[in-house]
Amino acid sequence: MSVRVRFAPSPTGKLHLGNVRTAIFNYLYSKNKKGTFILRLEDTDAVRSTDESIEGLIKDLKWLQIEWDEGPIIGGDYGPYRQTERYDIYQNHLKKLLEEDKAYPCYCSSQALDKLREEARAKGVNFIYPGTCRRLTEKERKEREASGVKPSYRLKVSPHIVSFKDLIRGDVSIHTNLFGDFIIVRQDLSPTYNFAVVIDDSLMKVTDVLRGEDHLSNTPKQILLYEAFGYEKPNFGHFSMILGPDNAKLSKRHGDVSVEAFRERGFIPEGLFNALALLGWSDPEEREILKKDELIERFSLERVNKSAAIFDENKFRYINKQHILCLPLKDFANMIKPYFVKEGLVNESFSDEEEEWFLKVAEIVQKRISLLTEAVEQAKVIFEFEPSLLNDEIKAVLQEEDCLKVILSYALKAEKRDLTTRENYISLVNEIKNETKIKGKNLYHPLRICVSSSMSGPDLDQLVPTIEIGSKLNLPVKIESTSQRAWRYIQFLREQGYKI
RNA sequence: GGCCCGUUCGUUCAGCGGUUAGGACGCCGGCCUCUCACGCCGGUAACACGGGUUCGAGUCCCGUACGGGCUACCA
Repeated sequence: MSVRVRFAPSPTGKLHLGNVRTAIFNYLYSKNKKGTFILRLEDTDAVRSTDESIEGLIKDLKWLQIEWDEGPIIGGDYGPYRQTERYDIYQNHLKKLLEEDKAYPCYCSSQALDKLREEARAKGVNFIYPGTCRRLTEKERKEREASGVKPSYRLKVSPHIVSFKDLIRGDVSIHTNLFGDFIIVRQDLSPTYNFAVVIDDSLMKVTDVLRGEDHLSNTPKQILLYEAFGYEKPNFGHFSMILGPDNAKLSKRHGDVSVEAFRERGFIPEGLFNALALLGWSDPEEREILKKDELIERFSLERVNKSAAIFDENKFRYINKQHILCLPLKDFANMIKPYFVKEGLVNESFSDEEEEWFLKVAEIVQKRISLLTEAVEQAKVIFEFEPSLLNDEIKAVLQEEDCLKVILSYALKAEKRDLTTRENYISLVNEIKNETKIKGKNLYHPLRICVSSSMSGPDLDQLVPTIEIGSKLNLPVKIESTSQRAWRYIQFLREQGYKI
């Protein structure tokens, strides 16, 4: 039989790393098995569910390229895929259980229940519903009904141990005394989580229920429900939690851990997807940088780890960097462009020349960043030049006797040259080298300083032509050519009392 | 409190009865180089503890400790 899995988030906020990792595992598992990946919205919590969350959720999944085969927007044969649109189905199921005497109405007020709960806690024992309404006679039931009390509905649960084989954790056994007769339908006739999940998973023919460990103790309740309905049980598998640095379940307390936040921080979909997949799963050959198709091909539940994992920022950045490196230059350029537009450094729409030039900028930046948001910072040297930024390192270079000679020579020669190609730049440097007999660090350090006012940055033979081409373009912020920069540097040095 | 699950370098993932306990990130050192970065080479560092089982245990069993999850008319 073909595998069918689902990702069933409740749209009560932003999609966060823990949830999306569950989505990724489900997705990888289903695609590996050539099965079906279903998206279902568990929006029965009327108070907390919002349309905004649904939109965000869909946007995030699409961004990560986790596409669903059945679900909202695209539909499918087992819809609807929003629980709030399935209430009649739940009502029918409740009716059936009532008729078969497997469930019963409970008229106890929540206040009374709260009191019992408190008492149980005071005595240090686990609270379970005492079954008051289970033993009501038909007459008593009628009386309560007549008095206008709206009941909730509970499942009849007998005391016994429920066991199941978890796909990830192996044999798990839990005693039903842990929860007793639990509520399946609320007073307002809305289904509770466990009730709706079982009905939906059955009707949607889900074969494997794969979710977070926080649902492990719900599983016996759900098994009881499958048995009550006479439905075939799916396989269950529970992934370990993702923890924050303090060892607690990853949450808002650890900063914004939403997918949206990671997107805004400059992660690319391939990188985040890969990093998340590696949190709790490992490749048989211990490869770490994997594309989506490779992950699909290599994924298996056998290699999913049982123990919780602490989210590690460093590793995520590293993996993201590797994927940035894999990006075709054109795609990468398109990804970083918005950041430059936002800073007012380039125009929103490019001329052909600008386009070609920006590709060079992108090339310089690509191997120097881990996050897209770092692109502008790394390219700053192309756009800005500030002679007055003297640090100790630069001052030390300026003390060298030959330094000023190199700078002056460059300024003189550069203003008459076309330095828009690497070849032209190199031949000019060679000229300086031959005429002044200065070479190595003594040559390159002054050159770097007078064109970039910095001691570090991209290779000069790449940087200088890019600056030169940029200086000839009609950009929002005019780029100063390297000869202008050199002259301005000389000017500055003279003001500082250097003899040049 | 009760129940369930987990525990290998700082972090992450290998290991599925016999290994010098391996890879990756981070960190440190070196090489490359005009600097930084990239890349390459090397180093650092772990089987929570105590009992068993076994010729032999990180690997199997039982305790203890620690961590996490659940304990709702939330999902």
